[in-house]
This record gives sequence, C-alpha cells and structure tokens, in this order.
Amino acid sequence: MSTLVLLDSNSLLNRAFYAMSELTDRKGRPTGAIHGYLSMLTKLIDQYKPDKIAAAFDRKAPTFRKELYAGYKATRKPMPEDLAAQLQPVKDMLTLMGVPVVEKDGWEADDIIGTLARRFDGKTLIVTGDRDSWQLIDADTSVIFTKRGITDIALMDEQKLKDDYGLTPSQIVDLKSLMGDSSDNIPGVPGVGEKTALGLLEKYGTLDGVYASLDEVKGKLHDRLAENKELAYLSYKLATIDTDSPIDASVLERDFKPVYPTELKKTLLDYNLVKLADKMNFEDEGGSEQTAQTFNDAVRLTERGVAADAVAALTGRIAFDISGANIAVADEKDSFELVVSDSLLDEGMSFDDAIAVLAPLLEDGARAKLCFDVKTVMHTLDGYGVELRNCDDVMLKAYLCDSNANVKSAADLFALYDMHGSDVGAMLLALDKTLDGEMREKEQTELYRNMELPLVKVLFDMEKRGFAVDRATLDALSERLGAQLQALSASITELAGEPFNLNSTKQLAHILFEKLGLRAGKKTKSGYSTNVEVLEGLKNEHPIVPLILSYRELSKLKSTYLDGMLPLIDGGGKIHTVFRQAVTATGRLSSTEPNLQNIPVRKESGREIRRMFVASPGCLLVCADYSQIELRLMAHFSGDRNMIDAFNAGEDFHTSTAAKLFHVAPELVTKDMRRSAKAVNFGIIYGISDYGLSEDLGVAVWQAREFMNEYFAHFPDVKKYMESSVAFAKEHGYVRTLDGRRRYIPELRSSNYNTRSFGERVAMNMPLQGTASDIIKKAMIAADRALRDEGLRAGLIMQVHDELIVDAPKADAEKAAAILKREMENAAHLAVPLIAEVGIGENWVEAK
DNA sequence: TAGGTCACG
DNA sequence: ACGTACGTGACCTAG
Repeated sequence: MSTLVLLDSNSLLNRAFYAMSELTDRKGRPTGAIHGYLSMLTKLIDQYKPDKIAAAFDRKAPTFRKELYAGYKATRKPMPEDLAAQLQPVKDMLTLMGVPVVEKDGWEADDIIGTLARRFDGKTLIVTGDRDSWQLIDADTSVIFTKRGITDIALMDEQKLKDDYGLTPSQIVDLKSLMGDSSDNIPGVPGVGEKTALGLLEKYGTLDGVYASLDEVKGKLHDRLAENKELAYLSYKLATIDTDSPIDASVLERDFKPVYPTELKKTLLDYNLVKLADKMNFEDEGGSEQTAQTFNDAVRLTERGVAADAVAALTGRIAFDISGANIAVADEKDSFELVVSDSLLDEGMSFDDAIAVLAPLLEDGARAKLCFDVKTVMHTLDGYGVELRNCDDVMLKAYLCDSNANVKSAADLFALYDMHGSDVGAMLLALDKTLDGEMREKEQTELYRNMELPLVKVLFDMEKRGFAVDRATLDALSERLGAQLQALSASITELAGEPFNLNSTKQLAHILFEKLGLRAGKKTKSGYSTNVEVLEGLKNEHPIVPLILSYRELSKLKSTYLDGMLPLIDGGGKIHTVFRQAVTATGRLSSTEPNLQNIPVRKESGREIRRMFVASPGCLLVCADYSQIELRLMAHFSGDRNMIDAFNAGEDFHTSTAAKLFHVAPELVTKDMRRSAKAVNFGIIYGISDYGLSEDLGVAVWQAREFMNEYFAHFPDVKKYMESSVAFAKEHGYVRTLDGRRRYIPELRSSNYNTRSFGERVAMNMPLQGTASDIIKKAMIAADRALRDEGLRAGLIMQVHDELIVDAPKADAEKAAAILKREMENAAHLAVPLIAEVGIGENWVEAK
C-alpha cells in the first residue's frame, strides 16, 4: 500500500516561526520558519518514505466559514511580517523538491487535506501543529503532530485518541463546538473548557446527545449550555472540515522521490541553511569543488588531501571547520552537527569514515585546534572513539574576559565581537587572536592556561563517569509520593469546597485570600504571594494551609527530583550531568540536565532522595567539603586579627562569633545565639544590608543594625576590607579574585539607588565566592592528577561549589579520601588553615 | 516567554 | 526616601 503525506503548511510554519524566531541568514533575512519547516519535512521523509506528498496552504481570501460567522478569524492578528516574508521562499523550495503546493481561494489547508485524504486510496499521514485535523483520523489516516517546537513529532491514530482522550475522531468536532478554539476564533460555549467538554462527551457522546439530555445537566453549566445552543451549533459547522472541496486532486497521481536538483542546494545555501543542505540528497553535482560549503564537502576535500595541512577548528556543539585551505563550513548558527548525509552514505562514506579521515588531525597533540565549547565536542568525538587533543576554546577565553557576557554559541560570540562573514574558520582564528590580546590585557592568560583549560578534561571525565543511582528505589518513591499527593489533593479540594489547580499560584491565592478570607501578606508583581513564608505565617489560621505546604514539598520532590531525573538515567544506571563552565558571573560552575548541585539535603524528606545517589558497583563514595571557606577567605583578605585568631583556635566559628556578639563565654552560647551569629556571618559574605539581615532573622531593622555594629566592633578590619572592595570596584569598574579572575560591575555607575546598592553588594561578595570557586577548581585539577599518578581507579564525579565527590573502588577508598583531603587543603595557602572534611559511605548522605 | 516557587551552595 | 541579602537551574502556570 502506498503512503501519502499531507502537510498543513500554515500551521507548521507558524510553529516553526515561533520556535526559532531569532534565526536569520547573513543578509539578515528571517529564516527560522523555513528552517524549522524543512527540517521537520526532511526528517519525516527519512522516517516514513512517502510515495506521494503534498503541501497545503491557506489563502488570504475569505472562506465559507466567514459567511457563517462574521467573527471567524476576524480578530486574529495578521501574520507577522517576518513570517509572511518566508512564505514564498518555502513554496519555491517545495516546488524545487518536487513537493506539490496546493492552495485554493475560499478553502483552508485543512479542507484541502481532508479532501485529498478521503480521495486517496492508501495510507495517509497528515502533518500539522493543530488538533483540528484529528477529526480526519480513520483506519487508513493518522495525524503526525508537532509537540514542543517543531521537529519533535508524535503520531495520533484511532487507538491513541481513544487512550488519551476517550474520543473517536468525529467527536473532535463535538469537542470544539463545546470548548471553542481561541486560535481560530471558534466561539464554543463560554465557560466550558477542555475538562468540562470531555466530561460531557464521555456522558452524552455528541453535541446532539448533550442537548438531547440537557435536563440532566445541572447548575451554571446547564444555563450556559442552554443560552449558547446556537453558538455551539455554529461552532460545530465552523470546526467541521470539508472533505469534499473542489480541489484539483491530480497531485495524488504524482510520485515523490527524495532526490533534489542542485538548484535547491544553491537556494538553501543562499539562505545559509547549510545543515539542511547537508542532510539532503542532490543529483550528481559534477565537477570538483575547491571551496567546500558544507561539512561533507570538507570531508571529501580532506580525504583528497587538499586540506592536509590546514588548521582544523571545531565550532559549536559538534561542529567542524577548516580554514587555511579556503575551506569554511557552517550552518545557520555558524556551527553544525556532524551528520553524514544520505548522499555520502550512498557514496559509501559513513560518519565513522568521515571521522576516521579527520582523526589524525584531531588526535595530533602537536597541532593546535580551535573551537567553541571544547568539552561538548570531546563528548561527540568520544562517541566515535576519537580523543581530541590540544584544542583551544574561545568560549572560555571570552568568559574570562567578561563573565557577564552570557555567550551561548559561536554565533553569539561573533556578534559580540562584531564579526561577520562566511568563512567561519577565518573568523574563529581572527576572534582567537583578539581574545588572546584581551586576555593578556586583562591578566587572564594564566587563569586560562592553568585553570580553565586544564579543568575541561577533568569535567569531561566527571560527566562521562556519571553518578550511579538506585533506580528501583527511586521508582518506588515516586509511586509512594504520587499516592500521597493524590490523597493531599483530595483533602485540599474538600477543604477548599471546589477543585482547583494546586500548582497554580494564581488559583491558590484566589482560594486562600478571597474564598477563605485569609489575610494576604506580601505581594508579587502579579498578585499576592503564596510562598512558604506566607503559608508558614497562616499555618494555624486554616487547616488547608499545612496541607498545601505538604503538597508543595512533596510535589517539588516528585516532579523535579524523581520524575525529572528518571528519564536521564542511562542503561548502566548512571546519571550524567553537564557542568557548565562559562555561565556564572563569579566563576562558579553550574550543573544542568539534570542539575545535581541542588539535590535536597536540608530536610529529611529530601534526604531520602539524596540517599538514592550511590557508589557504583564495588565502589564507595568519598565526599569532602571545605569548612567555612568563604569566611576563611574573609579572614585572609581582611587580615582581621580577631577573625584570624578565631579560625586558628579551631573553634566552631559561628559559636565564637555568637560569643563575641552577645558578650558571653563560648560554652554559654545558645542555639538561638548561634543561629543569629550564623545569619550575620552569611550576611557578611553576601554584602550585608540591615534590611536583608532583618528579613532573614525575622527581627526589626534597627536590631539587625545593632548586630552589624557589634560585629564590626569586633572585626574592624572586615568592615575596612568590604569598603575597600567597593572602592576598588568604583575605581576600576571590576572586582577580582585571589587569582585575578574579574567580574565587571556596571551597576555601580547606575543612577538608580537600588541598582547601585546591588553593585556594592556584588563587589563585596564576588571576591569571596569567586576565590572559593578558583580554589576548588585548582583542587579538582590537582586531585584528578594525584588520583591518576598514584594509580587509583578512583575518579571525581561531582562538584557542588565547596564539595567534591569521588567514586572509588572499595580497596582504594581510604587512599582516595586522604588524597582528596590533601589536595583540597593544599590548593591555597591562606592566613588561616584551609580545612576539608572528608567522609566515606555507600551513598551521598552516608558519605557526608 | 516571564514570573513564581523552591531545591542547593 | 528608596526597598534589597550572593550565586545558580527546574518545574509549573498563564498569557
């Protein structure tokens, strides 16, 4: 049986446009919609290998629906200019691809699709971003719809429609007639949403069924339905797709073959859609190129030896680029994936072949390469057994020059340095030169060579090794929490007197402060706050409040740490986070996909999750964390005698601070006194403000002020140091760490008091947070080296700002612990001891 | 996509 | 008089 693919082009282009709205080519023309649409299309063609294909478009002319209902699509915004500009190019490219474009005045793409689908004798796949066309589903017709973005697609057929919604295809029309569709301006019945509509259809089957049994429906819903009967039937007509429109169905005769003319390649390259071009099959191109325009071209040339002596440069995620032989490769983001197109596969070259050609260059430690985000490139190549050596990273260089820059891609970086052109290789080399100069001028070169660049390999190994988790227990806990959440939700609904979305702060605020009349406190930009502090304050006012607090706590754990984590566990039971080395303003790392730097620990319910993070088989976890590193740095930087003495005495620092603040002997310090002292110490690190401290302590501002005055009376040089930090920042425009890492603080020049105050707090905080971060980075490099040198099979797997974790074979665990402690404590030499506390255990809680 | 909330150091 | 603690990332809702 042959397969027909029908594209609901306006819907898809719309999706693609919003998913990639920022994309433009080198001439500044918007290309996001074209790129998204064609990427999706090529993916689809690869996957389903259709025999016939057609792209349906809407026309501007009014349709029969407009005559039925004047409001139809009336208030819909006109198509954005940037999207309209991409319509014709897409149609032209489709024509070149041999994909017939079908459109007709007076009918919508949906009607065209419905008509063609019904007239086709075979399997039909309808591709769309909207749900309207689900009504066309039958035994031979399925719908492929785009989920998030555009290239993420899913299949909807009779069975799935039944499973997911309990509906038959024809009921989609009934559904729309009830709930309407704001995007098409189909009115529906006011006040009836998806849930209500689905409920009604489950009971009565169809719109007719609903109205036949209207008496059974009670309350407001009854009145709404009764009042809007005409509207609902009008919507029914509007939502019904015409499957017998007067469309020229000759496209069903045309066979489709995914081999495209070189004219299409030219057009794509003109729009800078290199990656797309790379994935397509083109007719024999003939002649030999001396200038490669795509990755595959580059590989071919490299193979012929044309670029044998070229300097290789890697850009972007998994990108590749050669300059020096007049070869440049790039996609629309000046970076492209290493994907071997079918044309090359046809020629007998696999991706592995391509990599094999390049491997000697990539692994050659004597030849410098250059790329953006080398760690990601290392992972890609690692998948093919190639180890990248001697590669510089412009992302890291740029980060050291300006940690505020927020550079996400090579393209961002080129834009930042105002570089434009098509020879990415040449641009990278020029950029690299500029950055080297800037690093020298800003005294960042050493930091780059001796800290950030060596750290890349350490982080790469950590990510690759991964953190083992106890999957079975994680699953079980998720299920248990699910049951608890359901029970909580039921009780809360009961107490509230109506069901509402517990995850919606807006709905919750309405229930608490309007319906139940609880006193509202703090405001947010968009209404009353319902955060923990507010809820804690209302805990005894109404029995619903503690239930909501429990619900919040548990649903956070379930959604973020259980359900969010489960899909990220690999086949070997391990989770591989990604450490990001160029995002924070202070020099810290961050962790994503998943974030393993914020695994719960403070509450017992959360610690249960932390216990699921375990040593790999036959191993133990070794955890070490710096004790009070930021306060020790404060002692070091300020040179404050009292603070240095306190640390040298080796007492608990918060307790000794409390003793001074409250004028009592250390052994008489109470829990409360220690807690206050701790808060003041934290305030000091954050760049203290009396208001902030008062909020944290829950005391009056004047009282917070007194704490601060008392603190500074005992640590006078701390105050002087903080003032000197701000003064330095105001004079130079930046602050710096012990190793010279900089953070520029433009906020200090603001005319806005708040902005300026923020700048001052940043000036006080960054040298502390940033130096701590530099120190642990040095410790990581040293510990990684030492573990290897001493022949252990143990390796770092995690860093959490002041904490390192090593996964070590049981026999090596004690040794690893000693090495870790030694290297962490020797990573800096301060005026006070630098202490790392180390523990060993089967899981993350036990090892701490 | 922004804002609220909450997990961590 | 102003109206804040420093640094992150993930999930969820609403528009």
